[in-house]
Amino acid sequence: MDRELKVYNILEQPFYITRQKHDTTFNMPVCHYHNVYEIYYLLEGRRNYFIQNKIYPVVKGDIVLININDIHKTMDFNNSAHERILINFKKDFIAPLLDDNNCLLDCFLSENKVIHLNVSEQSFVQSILMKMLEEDRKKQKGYRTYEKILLTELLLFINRNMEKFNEQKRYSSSIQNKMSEVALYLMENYMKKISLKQVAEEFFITPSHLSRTFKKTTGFTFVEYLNSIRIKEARKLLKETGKSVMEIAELTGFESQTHFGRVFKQMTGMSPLQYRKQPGF
DNA sequence: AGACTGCGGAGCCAGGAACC
DNA sequence: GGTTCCTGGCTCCGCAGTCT
Repeated sequence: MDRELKVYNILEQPFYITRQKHDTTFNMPVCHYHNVYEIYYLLEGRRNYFIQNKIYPVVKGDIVLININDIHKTMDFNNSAHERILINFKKDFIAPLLDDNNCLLDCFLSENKVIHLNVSEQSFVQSILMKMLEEDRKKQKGYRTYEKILLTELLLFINRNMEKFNEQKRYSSSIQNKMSEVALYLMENYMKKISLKQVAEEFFITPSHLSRTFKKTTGFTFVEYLNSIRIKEARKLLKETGKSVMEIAELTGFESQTHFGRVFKQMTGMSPLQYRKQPGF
C-alpha cells in the first residue's frame, strides 16, 4: 500500500514542461501538493483527477488547472492508456507580464478545475503546447522569453474563455459526489477529533464501505487525506504565526504532539521546528 | 520546549461472500 | 452497481520515558 504523502517544493527552474505517454495502467504514485502552478492537458485517453475535495473525470482535450497548494492526484480510468502534457511554473516566471490585478492567474482560483475544449480550441491550445515543447527541446537563444510569451498566450486564452468554461456541466456519479462531500467535510472539520466510524455515521454508510469507496474514488486512504489537510494547515500556521508546535498540533486536530511531529516529518522530510527555521521565514 | 524511541491497544484496510 | 458483514493483518496513534 502506498502511504506516501508529499509536499513538493519543486522546480529549480521557474518553468517546466513535459510530455508523457503511458500504455498501461498508471496511477500517480504520490498524493501531493506543491508551490507552483500546474497546467495538465490530456492529449489521448481518459483519466480521473482528484483535486482538493472533488473527483473530476478528464477526457482527451481537457485542461486541468492546479493552483498552488491544491492537493491533487491523477488516477487510472478503466486501465486505459493516456498521453498528457504537463506544465509547472512559478509566478515569478510570468511576473513581468502580469498586470496589477494578476488576471492571468485568475483561472487558477475558479471552482471549475477542469475545462473541456472543442475541436478548434484543442487545435489552438495544442499548437501552443507543441511550440513550448519544441522551444524547451532546442533551447535556442531566447527560448525562455518565447516560452513566457507562449505561456502568457495560453493563460490569456483560458482566462478570456473562463466564463464559458464555467458553464460546462461535468458528469459525476452519485458515489463520486458522496465522496466529494466526505472530502469537503474533512476539509471543514480537520481541526476536530475525526474517526472513520464517526464520518461513516454522518453519511449513513458503514465504515468499511466508506474506507473502500473513499480510497477507490480519491486515491487517498481516509487517514492519508485527513493528515494531508492537517499538515497543510500546520505548515501555514508555522509560517504565519509564532504559536508553539504543541499549540499547532492541537489546532490542526492532532491529540498528540508526538504523533503530529511524526506525520509532519513523514510528509515534509523535516520536523516542525526545522520547517519554521528554514530560510525565507 | 521540542525531538525521538519503544510499546501496545485501537482502529483501519482490503479481500471475500452475499444481499438487494 | 451499490451496499453490508466478517475477518486477518497491519498501521495508526497516544503514552511514557529519555535526551538535547
